[in-house]
Amino acid sequence: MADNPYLAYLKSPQRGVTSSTNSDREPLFDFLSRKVKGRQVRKAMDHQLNPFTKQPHSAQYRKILEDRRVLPVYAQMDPFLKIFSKNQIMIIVGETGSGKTTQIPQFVAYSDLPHTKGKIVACTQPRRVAAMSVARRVADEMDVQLGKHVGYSIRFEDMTDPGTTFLKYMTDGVLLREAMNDKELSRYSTIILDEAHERTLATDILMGLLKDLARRRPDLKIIIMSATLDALKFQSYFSLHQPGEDPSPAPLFKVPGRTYPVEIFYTQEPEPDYVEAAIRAVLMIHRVENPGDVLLFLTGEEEIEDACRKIRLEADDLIRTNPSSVGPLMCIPLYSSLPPQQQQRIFDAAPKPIQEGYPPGRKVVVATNVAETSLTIDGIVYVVDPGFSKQKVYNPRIRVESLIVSPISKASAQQRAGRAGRTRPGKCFRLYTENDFNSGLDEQTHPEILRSNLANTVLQLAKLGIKDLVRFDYLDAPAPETLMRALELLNYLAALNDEGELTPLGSIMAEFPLDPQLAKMLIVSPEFKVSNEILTITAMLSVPTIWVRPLHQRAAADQAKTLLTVPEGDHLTMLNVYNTYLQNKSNHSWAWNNFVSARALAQAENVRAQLLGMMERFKIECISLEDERKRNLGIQQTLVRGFFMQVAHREGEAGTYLIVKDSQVVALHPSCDLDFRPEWVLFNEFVLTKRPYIRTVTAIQPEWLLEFAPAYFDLSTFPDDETKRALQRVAKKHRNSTSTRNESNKSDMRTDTQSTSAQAKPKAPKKKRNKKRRPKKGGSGLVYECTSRRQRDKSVERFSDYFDPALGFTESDYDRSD
DNA sequence: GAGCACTGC
Repeated sequence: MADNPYLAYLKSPQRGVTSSTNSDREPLFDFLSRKVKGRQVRKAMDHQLNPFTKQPHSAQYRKILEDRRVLPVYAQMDPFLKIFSKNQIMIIVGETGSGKTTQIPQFVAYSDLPHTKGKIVACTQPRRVAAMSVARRVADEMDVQLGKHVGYSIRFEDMTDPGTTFLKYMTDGVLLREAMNDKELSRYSTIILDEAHERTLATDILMGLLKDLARRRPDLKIIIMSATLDALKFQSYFSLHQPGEDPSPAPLFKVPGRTYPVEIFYTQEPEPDYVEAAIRAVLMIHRVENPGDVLLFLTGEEEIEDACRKIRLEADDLIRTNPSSVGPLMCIPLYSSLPPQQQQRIFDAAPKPIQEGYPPGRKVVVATNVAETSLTIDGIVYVVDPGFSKQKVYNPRIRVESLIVSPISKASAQQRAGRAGRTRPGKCFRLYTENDFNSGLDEQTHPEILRSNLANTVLQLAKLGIKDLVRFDYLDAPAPETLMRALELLNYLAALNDEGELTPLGSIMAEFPLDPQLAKMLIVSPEFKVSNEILTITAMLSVPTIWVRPLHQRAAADQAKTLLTVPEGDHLTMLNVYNTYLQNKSNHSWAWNNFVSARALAQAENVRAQLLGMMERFKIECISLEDERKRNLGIQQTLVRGFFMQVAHREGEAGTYLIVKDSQVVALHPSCDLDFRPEWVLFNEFVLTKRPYIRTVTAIQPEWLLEFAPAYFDLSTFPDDETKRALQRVAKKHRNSTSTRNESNKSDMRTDTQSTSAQAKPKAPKKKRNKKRRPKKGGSGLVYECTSRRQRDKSVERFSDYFDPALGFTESDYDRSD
């Protein structure tokens, strides 16, 4: 640090003494960290030299600076710097177009002078594209090379230069991951959480961490930036506690937006069929409104494709019956599972008139919620908002996340309407009554933390050193059962011990960017010598579906899939698809010819490489078994090690299944390729659509359940049904043959366990284990599961303080049916 | 015999 010219300068006795020669050479001449005034910043911005590179400013810099000067936030530089100087935490509210995302971090950099302290100013974004594109823009604005002084960091891509980068845009998830290994976030001088109103899981957890960290690190400044006016909530959450005084809310800084007015129209009566009403609204706009493109919000792919078809038909009809009254209409679907090339079509220009002098054409984009936050379409003048979207909900009782079409919030409706006023004044047609808007809609969309399975989050919190997960200072606390379910799962996976503390295994699991079940499975996979294969399967399960099934080629697609299918189950089929893809990599049409998504496979390759790097870091061997039969068996057994809580048993001959321990009746999803119906199956996913289905399914042997997860498969905790009786029969047989089988197993599959799980091996359990469990052979992953009933029940009692009787949550939900 | 709103590590 001694050779840092800025630091030397700040320490020099002449500091602050004005001298024209000094300030000519040094744009930040009289700057005092965090006491900088707007006048000083503006002068530095106008300086001939770039203060960060010492190079003369380019012509492009000056041109961009002119654009920046008209941003609403630019005019507020002085008050912003004043509040920033005086406070550790502040809240900023700025509507779209205020320029807060690009300008505030730069203002902070000029005041904080992170480069003089070897620190970084961080600005988080919920989405990767935003982090990348904003960083690129800001690098241009500051006249520096992207990845040098200004950079970004997202999964798979760290575009920063350690030691040089002092302004870093990043996804909220990346910052959360950094916090796991540096709890003080010591490299940052200021952390800005942008788009906080979106309330992503990562942002919510970060807010809790930062609130706590602010007390321990008085030198850390925190800025929460939000678009909507729920700022009051942030203000009181981050209120300041001075000793002996009442808490005062964190200071609020408001920036006006820069959008055009949007006129709102409501229906007189509620619409019984919103899709039909939406189509009518679009055609009405097309017939009677001035030129300008239309954006219609619907909920999903099927609905969108259907609506597009109908709109096109009707529009063709209109132009055929009266060609001079309306122009041609172009209808474009938009949802995220569309290939990027087709998504690009939303930027196409509206069609030209069919002949000169005839009405101009119009573009209609029919989109999901992607168009609400992620993608901005220029030129939209009319928005049609039926008021619904698909939202994730989590039901902890049945441990299932599902997508439900639900009414949107007021904030969401306002966001949608705003999309009509980006380039000129617009109109928004809401297909619900004004009364419904005022009294029927929630103010804000429920934050993600209230709608998600929190297994992953709880593991991360444990890794972050949060001792009491239930009393963590959440902005919105999740339902107690949701936390219970997460704790329960992590305990069964041996990531948390019975005291709810992180085990060494859990500590490694938390490092992997995977669901806990997948992380567990991957970490123990060398014990079965199939880690190479499990790695591939894990990567394949982490990307969107690889199967492509075009509407008009369904039979061909299904036939192609049959050729890739492995009879034992979908997991092995995925492995086969990946390997076949690698073998045919030189053939660029292979994916297309075989109806699989090249994009998803490339993503899987990427994920696989990242996970392989992490396995190396934790010295988890990547190995295969030669013999195909043994290999497949090993894979199936390893799957059980992670997913023993997701097992179903066939009921009679009808072909339906019962989820073990839950007694939930399910059917195999039609996409499953098990042509025989195995008695016992393990599934990756439970989906609740028209009926309950299990998806991505593999046949297993019931003995494995008793062997690998004895705590979970303690039959005395099971409901009295056919599944229990079947397991009892298996257990009896199992006991009779245990001694001989164990011997052969040891020599067959488990020879190298010591080396692979040396780091993951937890301390030996304190209490005596039940007899039926495997003997305490060193290194066996089984020790992770060796939790006696008594121990588990004790832990449940600890958690039971947080049950809410009003929710009808009973003891039997927690398998305490003694 | 059916579907994947949207992000993120």
